[in-house]
Amino acid sequence: MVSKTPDQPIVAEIPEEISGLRMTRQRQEIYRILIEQRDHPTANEVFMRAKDRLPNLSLATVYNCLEALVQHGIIRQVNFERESSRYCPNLSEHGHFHDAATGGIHDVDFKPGFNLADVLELPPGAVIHDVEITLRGKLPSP
Amino acid sequence: MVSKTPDQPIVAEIPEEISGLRMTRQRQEIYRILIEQRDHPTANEVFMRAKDRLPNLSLATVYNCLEALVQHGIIRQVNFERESSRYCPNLSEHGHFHDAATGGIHDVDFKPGFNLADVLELPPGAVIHDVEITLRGKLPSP
DNA sequence: ATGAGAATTGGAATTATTCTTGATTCCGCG
DNA sequence: CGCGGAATCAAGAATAATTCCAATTCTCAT
Repeated sequence: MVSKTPDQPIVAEIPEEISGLRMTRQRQEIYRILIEQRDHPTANEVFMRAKDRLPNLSLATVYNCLEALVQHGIIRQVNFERESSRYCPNLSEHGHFHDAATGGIHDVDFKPGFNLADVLELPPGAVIHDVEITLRGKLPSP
Repeated sequence: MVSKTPDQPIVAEIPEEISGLRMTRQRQEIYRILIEQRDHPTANEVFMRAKDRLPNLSLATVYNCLEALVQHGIIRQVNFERESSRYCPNLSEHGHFHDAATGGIHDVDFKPGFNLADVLELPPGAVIHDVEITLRGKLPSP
């Protein structure tokens, strides 16, 4: 009953094609890097991590691939101040907490039932397409 | 009785010095531009608006002054995606709504009693220093 | 007045990102 | 299998915002 399935379903989450996006070797690899280590790497960090497996990858391609993945809603681009963009495979709506001490970035989920209109004086009639919540602070040291 | 005061008390709100920040001509002018037209201009927009009155102002100085004002808590720097930084004299805690249609940026106040911990699953023990809430969407056209 | 420290200037340097262009790969079809 | 068009990739040049730097100018307290 399980005879046909390989014993390592590693790429289970990496489809060959998503809504018209051709999943090339580079895109797969870059996506894999993002889900493997969910630490919100920059394009350059992704580039460095990918070099092992794709020795003649170019940084421009990393940008192209990340952009393609973002456009197709497979990953999200995260910006903090004017630092380099970072990339995040967590598609659920969430915010980001930047730990001032370590520089680390942590996803912060919204509480169930979260509703913007409950906390903000929105302009009447405004339609919200996108929300970005970023926190900066410190986590307990130990 | 009014003999000694000039007839145009324009700079009423612009102190000569704030908490150790020397309010030079350039800084005053730049601050004035920000409170005069609260449309979140970029450094370059500030630069262009200031040229009338300070013909040999340099863009580097605009950046320096804006930075000084930000450091001293007199204005705030606002970043949206990776666009140029914008500057805002509204010191009360608030978010920003970007109208996709017009490109305009509008301040959005928090509702009274707003509390982050009510809406976000904050990491336990986290101390928040700063919150940034950015919305993108559309306002009713008329 | 004057001298030290701060601010301003203009231009050069930096950095992340995008653009350009030509080469390569992919994919359906004969 | 092999071709043609389309998509993708690579490499380096180009861009844009911001910062840095060195030289001048201001300011203010003495």
